[in-house]
Amino acid sequence: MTTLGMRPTKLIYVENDSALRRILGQMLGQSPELDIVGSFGNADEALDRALVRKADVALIDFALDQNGLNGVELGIALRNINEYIGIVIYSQYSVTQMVARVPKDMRSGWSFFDKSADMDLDDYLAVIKMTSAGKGNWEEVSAQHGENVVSESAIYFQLTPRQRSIMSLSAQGKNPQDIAVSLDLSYSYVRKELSRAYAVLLPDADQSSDLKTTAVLKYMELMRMS
Amino acid sequence: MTTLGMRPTKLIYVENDSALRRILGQMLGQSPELDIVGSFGNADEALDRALVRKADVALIDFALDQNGLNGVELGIALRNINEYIGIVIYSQYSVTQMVARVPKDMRSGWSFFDKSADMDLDDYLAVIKMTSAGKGNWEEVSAQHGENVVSESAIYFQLTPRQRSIMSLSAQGKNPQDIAVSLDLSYSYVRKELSRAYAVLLPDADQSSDLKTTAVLKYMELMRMS
DNA sequence: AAAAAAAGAGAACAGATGTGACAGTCAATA
DNA sequence: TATTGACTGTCACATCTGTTCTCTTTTTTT
Repeated sequence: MTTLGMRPTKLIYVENDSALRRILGQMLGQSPELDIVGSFGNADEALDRALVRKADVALIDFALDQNGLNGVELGIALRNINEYIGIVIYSQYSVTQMVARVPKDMRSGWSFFDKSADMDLDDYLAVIKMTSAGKGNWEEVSAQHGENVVSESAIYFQLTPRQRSIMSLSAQGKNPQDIAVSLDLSYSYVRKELSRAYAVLLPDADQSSDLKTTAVLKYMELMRMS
Repeated sequence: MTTLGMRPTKLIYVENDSALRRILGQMLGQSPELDIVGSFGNADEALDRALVRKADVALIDFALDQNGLNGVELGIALRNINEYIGIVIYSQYSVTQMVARVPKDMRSGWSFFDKSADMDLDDYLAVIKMTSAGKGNWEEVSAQHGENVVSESAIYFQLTPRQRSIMSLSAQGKNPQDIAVSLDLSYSYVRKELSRAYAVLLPDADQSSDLKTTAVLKYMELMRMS
């Protein structure tokens, strides 16, 4: 039941799990309404300016490479290249927390949903089509946010991007001096950001715990690194 | 082909992975030559003095509960209860390193083998029977030890039991003060032992790394905690 | 354009950490 | 028997951390 006379929606797909990328990519590609113009495993590859400018919508996994951009950050970067591109983010994390990370002037044409939610292929297609037409589900998701208990995974989104890169290096066993050099920041600033990150990761730490180790373990748990 | 007139060998089996314990336990139990008189998930349960005194041999997984005895330590404890009991240790770790941990006056009647080695049920039975008869494979395993490159997992055995308990608590995010209280040691001694453990775990750490975090990560890797 | 909010730097301070020097204990060994 | 070697333990010192305060510079919002 193809819609004659309508050109297919041009989709860029970014997912770092290669198995899922192949399977879901294949399924989406079968739809005559979609034309997958790019399929990538990380943010850097996806930032192909020419390609991004002619795409209608991007479907992005939130959890991309540890040390690169996350899905929301990539979405923002894509928007800066093509201000009309629709952005669909899906994730294992609770999605309600991500919404706040999108700049206010950029929020239309964004959609979010949980990987775990039981969506079938038609639902994927519907969300993609709607978003490419500029109709995101931002308002709905944001509305759910209201009275929600702040979930564990929300902690991740309370960390600023800076804090995340600093924690990431810290979780690799680098000391603050080295982190400062790596990120071209001052030593004192790194220590202060670490301190703030600890406060976010461990809102109710007791005195008997070693802040640094506990925070690194918590961060790794959030990252599912281990 | 049962051997009439010979009583079955009385086996105590200690394995903390309950799935493996059930399966292997079942298979071993089918042999008429074996009588499984006890099957336990941790060291504490296995230390039943009456039972240990009437057993002929114990089959023990090296990696038991994090905070309790390991397999070799449990074997030693069993021997102190019953000086004739045979001890068979199996492990995912390279087994050659464990041998040195058995006190010299206690080394006959000990056998060691890798879980990964492709042994079939008859091999298990043979090792168990030999060991219960006082003939361990200690000498053979020890001989392999000679020119061996010291493997990664060997690092674990270079840590003293004290250092292991201290590192275990440290890897749970406890600070030195708290560890000192938990183990009833002085604060300064705990810090000294941490320092010595770092030297073992990270023989060639550079200055740009955070010793504590790196050591904890290494220890967790050795423990397969994650 | 003004106001408000982040991002970043620096200094300072109490407390925690890592390590070298040194000494005691205890079992194995020559 | 004396000696070695592996653990266990203490102390002192230099360095590192976690925080708080203050100030400057960008960004964002109004």
